[in-house]
Amino acid sequence: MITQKAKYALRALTVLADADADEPVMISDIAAQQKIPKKFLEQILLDLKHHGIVTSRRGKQGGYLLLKPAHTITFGEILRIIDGPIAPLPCLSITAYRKCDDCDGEQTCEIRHVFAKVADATRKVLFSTTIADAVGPRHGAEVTRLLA
Amino acid sequence: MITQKAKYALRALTVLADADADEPVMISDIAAQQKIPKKFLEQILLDLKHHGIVTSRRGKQGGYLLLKPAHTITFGEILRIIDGPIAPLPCLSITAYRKCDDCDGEQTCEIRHVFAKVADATRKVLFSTTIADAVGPRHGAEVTRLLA
DNA sequence: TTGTATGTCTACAAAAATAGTAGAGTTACA
DNA sequence: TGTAACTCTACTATTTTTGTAGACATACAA
Repeated sequence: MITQKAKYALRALTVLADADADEPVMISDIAAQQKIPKKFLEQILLDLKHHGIVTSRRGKQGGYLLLKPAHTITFGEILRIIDGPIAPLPCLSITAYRKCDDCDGEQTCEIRHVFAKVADATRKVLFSTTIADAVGPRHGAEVTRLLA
Repeated sequence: MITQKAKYALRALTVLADADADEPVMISDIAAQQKIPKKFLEQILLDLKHHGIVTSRRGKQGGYLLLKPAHTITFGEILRIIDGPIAPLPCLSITAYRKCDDCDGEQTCEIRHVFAKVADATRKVLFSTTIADAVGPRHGAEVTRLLA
């Protein structure tokens, strides 16, 4: 299961993707529109900002904006920032590898083999799907692909 | 990430699959062989017993045995028992479906679409791989396939 | 230049999940 | 009848999740 926080992050990004590229969207608006606790969303967006996904303007007329086009932001990227490793085992993580202390010999660990397949399959989906794909039929890569 | 408990369960089952089909294996032996805390393993095996995966004999010469052939026990089946739903969202779970209270309209929820693909991909792997596949090159379905 | 609307940052806290431990009980065999 | 095994329930420490609280910084506008 992904966390509630990750779901909030993805939904918030779709709101930003849906807005005009130069029009900041206020935290309160995103929170209201997606039914996300406002103070919680603040933290999430700040985190995304620190990771270079979004940017913000302060003061009146302030708010958040995407820092790069929606079709270049993948689900996998966001999940890694918010929830941590995609891999089902620490010893299979690309970004946070850690040796399993109980299994000796990664080449021969059959459980690892199986979950390596799982990790590959989920990565394939998560890193080939973008926020643009999630924003509906009127923007982004999905449409591009359909028209191609 | 799968839990430590699930990893213990899978490892314990491979030990049983490796043993003679009529020779009970003691909890202590499994625990020692796989470096699993004994009292924790007791709970895990009991849980698997209650779910019809293994059976046991009490008293001297007692221990645990598989209740069905190793090549009929899938990884997915075990993960469901120990860790709960495979699906990354409650609204995608087959065994524990629960409506997302924030998303209105499952047909139109694009986040759901994406994670439905993830769920399908992981299920495909987890329910096509069995304990026999994990027990090494000398038993079960893997060998059968290689020889075919 | 001051008020107010916005984002920023850190700390705290309640609830749930995880990873065990403890110990009394039950059963089967010798 | 003793003892070696499994059975069951309860408890606990730690970590993660899901927030809340509040002081602070900044930008615009009157």
